[in-house]
Amino acid sequence: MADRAMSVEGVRRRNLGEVLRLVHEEGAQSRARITASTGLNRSTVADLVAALAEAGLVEEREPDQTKRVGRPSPIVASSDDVVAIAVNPEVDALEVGAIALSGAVRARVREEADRLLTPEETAAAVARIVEGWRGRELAGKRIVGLGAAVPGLVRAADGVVRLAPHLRWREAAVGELLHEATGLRVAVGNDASLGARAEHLFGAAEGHENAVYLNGGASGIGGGLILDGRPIGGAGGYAGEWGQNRPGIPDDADRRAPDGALEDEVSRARLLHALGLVSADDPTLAAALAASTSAAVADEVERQRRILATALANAVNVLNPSVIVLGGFLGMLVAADADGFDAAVRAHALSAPAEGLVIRPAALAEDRLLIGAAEAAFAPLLADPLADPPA
Amino acid sequence: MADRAMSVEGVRRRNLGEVLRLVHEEGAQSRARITASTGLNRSTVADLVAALAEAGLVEEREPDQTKRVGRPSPIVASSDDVVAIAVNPEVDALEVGAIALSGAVRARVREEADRLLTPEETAAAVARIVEGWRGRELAGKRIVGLGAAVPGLVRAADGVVRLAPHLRWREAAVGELLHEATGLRVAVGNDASLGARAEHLFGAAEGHENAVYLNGGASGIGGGLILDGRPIGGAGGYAGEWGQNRPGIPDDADRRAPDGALEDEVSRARLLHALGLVSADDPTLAAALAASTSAAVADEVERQRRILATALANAVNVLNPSVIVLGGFLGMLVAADADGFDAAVRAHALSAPAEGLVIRPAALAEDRLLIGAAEAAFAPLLADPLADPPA
DNA sequence: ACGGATATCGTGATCGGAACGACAAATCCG
DNA sequence: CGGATTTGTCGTTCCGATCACGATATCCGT
Repeated sequence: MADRAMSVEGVRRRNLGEVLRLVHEEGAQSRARITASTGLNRSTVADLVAALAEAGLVEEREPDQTKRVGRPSPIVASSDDVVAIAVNPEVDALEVGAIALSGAVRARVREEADRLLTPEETAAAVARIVEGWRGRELAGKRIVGLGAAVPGLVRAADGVVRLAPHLRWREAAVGELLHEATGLRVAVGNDASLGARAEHLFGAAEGHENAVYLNGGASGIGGGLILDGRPIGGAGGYAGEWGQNRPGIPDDADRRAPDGALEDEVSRARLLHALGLVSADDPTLAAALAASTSAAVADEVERQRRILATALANAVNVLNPSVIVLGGFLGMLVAADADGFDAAVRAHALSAPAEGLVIRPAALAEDRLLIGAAEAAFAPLLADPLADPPA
Repeated sequence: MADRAMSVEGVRRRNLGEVLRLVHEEGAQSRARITASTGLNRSTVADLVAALAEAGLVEEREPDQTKRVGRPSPIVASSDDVVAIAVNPEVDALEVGAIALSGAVRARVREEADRLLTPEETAAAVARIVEGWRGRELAGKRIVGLGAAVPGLVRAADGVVRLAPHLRWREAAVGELLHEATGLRVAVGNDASLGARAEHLFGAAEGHENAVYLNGGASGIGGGLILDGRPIGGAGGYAGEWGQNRPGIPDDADRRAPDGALEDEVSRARLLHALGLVSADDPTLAAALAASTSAAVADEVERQRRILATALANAVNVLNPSVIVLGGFLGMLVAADADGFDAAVRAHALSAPAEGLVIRPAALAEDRLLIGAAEAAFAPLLADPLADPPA
């Protein structure tokens, strides 16, 4: 019922987590700065840092050369030797990475596949890759967990993928399979939700407590939500499925699919079709869009922008975010005329919730999902750094 | 930056608040039950309860007659003598109440007005009413704060009403005015957001951590959001403005207002018009709807239900709530055929986020806004019960 | 070059709050 | 009436945060 009550030991857990989170998310910094940020006592911070260093989670370095008065404060950096495995199964490939607590990508592999992998095959492949790393790239490293970013509906609580249409996965206990294959603690999440988390921590939504993230890919539109500084999952962890929403389309002439969802109207495929392309990766698509002089293409872009702007205005009214981050082809739609798009969103939103709103393209590139997945894997460690000993 | 770090005293504050919150929200209960709910030690709970009793915030009663073995545990009840003032300015009246921590309504007054009151006049009237109560109904009571539920856009941080069209208030420092007039600590919030809070704590969304609340009134549609058990305000506290959203209207024949907002299409006024009524209060409207045999009325109800169902399905996809609570005439729209409406929402939502979803009418009657406003006023007390002494 | 000012760190004493153990009290049951 | 059960109470223990003091390192003006 109430996990909100605290014990004295709980304080230590929480403060250890807070210090670790600080150096993890905001980079190496002096003890003095940690003291200021946390509001804790100097000696307390010293003690906490010592405990984290003892556990191998952070390292203390000699102070940097500063031009400032006073005794220099040692720099605390999150460890390079503590890593999380990040997994991202895609339609045509399986991507696996090893990301250190410091943020460094220690290893990374993308295995192309000519057919869809089953959840079981995916788990086996991940286990094989991680096992290969253990003796080499990750020798001597401590692997604290595994995070998987899956394009589909994921029940975050137990890592069951309810439905991932493009992978043809259905009611797949991916979390359990990965755990059994690797022995690691596993967190599974929706790809867009984890992307939102990554953009919030290190990308375009950094520093914003209330962010809406929408990503447009070949398979549709997914999204993630950060409210009050926390990732929002909803009751089952399925939140963020903007793509299947029925969009408000003020002018019926803009409608292409009868009773269509947002991702039927605002779609990468329609853009490609207007451009006369069959398929293209994101850079190619962006270049083609920028180069196009066709009126039909311009019309299609404008049409999609109108519908997207209305959908975002609805989100602004309801959620009052301080930033909207757009990834994939949604970022391209906006880029053509960012100010015009901004104005279009504001035109359909109430003025107060739109105050101070910024709309910007996603900042993290192809690392986004791996970072988000790794963050999900790091979460238990940050919540209770000394819970599981260095094995 | 990081208010997340805790000190040892913070533990006490938090645990005191947790115990007080428990008896406030879940009613009088035995110490034993508090011990079980919080996970704290028996002696700790005894100590906390004693501190709260000392401050006059709770009272200990003789144990109830139980049929169980073992020593009976004393009942802890939140005090009747600690009250908050709740204010709800409406178009045609000013409603003020005094609600005790125990939930009891100690006093209540509704002053009809034949014209709109300015913020200054409202503050003066509230001060006059509260002053009148001080010697009588509230003699010997401790007033811990004042909460105001305003129908409009409210910046929660400082209590400035940015825009309340129906009251004709604009950029009004209502929080400041009320504080100066009464000397009380003031919290101002949007009426629907506070209604959501009330329904979450004591009404139809009780026990749900993720709730969407929509209220339909004469002035439009407002809403509130509870996610992860917490009221969601967004960056400026304006979140929840569903009424101004552009709704998805699959069949253009259903559209009545070109480029209209949700509250232009799903509207109390249109219902009244279809019924041939000029004005009516909610019970009258409900009765008229139930009694009507007109096909035109049925068509209009069905049309509004279709649009509302689509809007709610979007909310389900994006927020994955476990309950949707509908107040005002929205509740009536659903009541006609609750199962059919449920099915309509599910038809347009993804199946996973709609699992376990319940859609129900609001449970609290005319007390809803006063309770919500009082809760807002109680919030600081619950966060730190012993912060401000009994004066 | 040197001492004072400034700022930080380390250490040991102290404080505060929750947990724990032992015992007493209150109730039910046979 | 005595055993079983549950809970309150009191004293003690444990542990983390804080405070105060001295030590240390850098900067800056003379």
